Amino acid sequence: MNLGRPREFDIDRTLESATRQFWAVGYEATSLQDLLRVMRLSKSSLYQTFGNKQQLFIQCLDHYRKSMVVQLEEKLAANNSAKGFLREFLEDIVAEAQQKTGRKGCLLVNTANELSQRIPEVQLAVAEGAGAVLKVFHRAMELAVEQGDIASSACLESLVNFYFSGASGLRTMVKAGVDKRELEPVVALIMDSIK
Amino acid sequence: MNLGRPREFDIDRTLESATRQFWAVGYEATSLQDLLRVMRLSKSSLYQTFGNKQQLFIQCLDHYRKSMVVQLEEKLAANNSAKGFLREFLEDIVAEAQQKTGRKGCLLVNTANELSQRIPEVQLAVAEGAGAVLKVFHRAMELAVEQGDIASSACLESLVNFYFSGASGLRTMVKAGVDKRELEPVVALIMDSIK
DNA sequence: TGACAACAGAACCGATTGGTCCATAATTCG
DNA sequence: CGAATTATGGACCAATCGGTTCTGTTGTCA
Repeated sequence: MNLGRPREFDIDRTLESATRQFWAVGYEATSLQDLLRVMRLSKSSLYQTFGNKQQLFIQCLDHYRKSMVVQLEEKLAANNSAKGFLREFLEDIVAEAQQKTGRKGCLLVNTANELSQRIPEVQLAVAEGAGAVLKVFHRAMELAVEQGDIASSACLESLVNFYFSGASGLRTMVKAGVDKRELEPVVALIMDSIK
Repeated sequence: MNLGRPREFDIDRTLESATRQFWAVGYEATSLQDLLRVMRLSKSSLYQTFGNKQQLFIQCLDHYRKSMVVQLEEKLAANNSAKGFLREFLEDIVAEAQQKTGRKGCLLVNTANELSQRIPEVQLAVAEGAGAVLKVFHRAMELAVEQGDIASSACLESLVNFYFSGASGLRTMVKAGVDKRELEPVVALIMDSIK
């Protein structure tokens, strides 16, 4: 098996480059030439390996989801307070508001807003991504219950949706240019509502 | 004064048509030809009247902001409970989740996510729009304080940002395809946090 | 060595992109 | 009427869009 000339590039690395590009400017505003530049691939290699622009984008969404879940799980494991982990995630979002340039937000949130309504395959990938992230947050909340930071009587499903909604809202406000100082009390209000 | 041939079309009406188009598919995915079709204008008329695509888009954002503020103020005036008005606004957002197609969301939120980071003029218009809407919500909360539905000790600035963030978050979740039944408890949690 | 596979690169495609320009038609004012 | 001013539609523009196809070349394994 494994005949022929072996692939010279690392699929995951090129996928990551493409993801960064889509992440920064969105799907529509990213051209084929942009992708070829950042991925350092010839056009024929790109199409042979990834299909077309849309299929590549879906693969980027999947790649993003996986790496985000891994990253979240690491942070959750490293934090001895699950509720602290949840708070830190929101604070990281707000911290982006300080950057003058390149506030990319979250690729899944961006995509949900840009084109999940127009392309069914994209909507599916976004839904899967949101589901995977929600699952991590759900587990964090279960831990928080064990740690006594959330009442055991609370409906975690609703709470996790509420939290996710708050996080997404913060992302939009950061992108809209709202100042960090205005956002910090919002984080406090969200966290106060989780109990 | 008032020399020359009079304009044959209504600026506000064509602006509204363009707004609907941008609203439905976003800035990048809207082509000049799309605009000419829905506005029923010749290319020269469009460029003479509105400048170029980007300037037209800014004018659409302003138009959208104005009509949204008017609409919100009407609803607020028609409702004898300010807090009820705030709840209804969230419920309207969630109601969109039932539609199988054409969940357009809010043009300002969509734009904040799509390209407010890349085009400074757009960021400005988005910030103005958000500010105008926030002002209406702020007034609604002042009324709610008078009506005894919000504690007079509450910090309304933070509360209004929290509310706005929740609304934006709901919008992205609707776009991501989350079911209405999952979103209704989120509305309840947001409203319960406003007190 | 020969079969197989991935490679780069260029040529090519029709369609579309946002944008400019101009001749002409329509209207108002002196 | 005639001059000034504006609107309008269409011709035209270079550039780019996403995508296909072809020609070799390079490398791996049996």
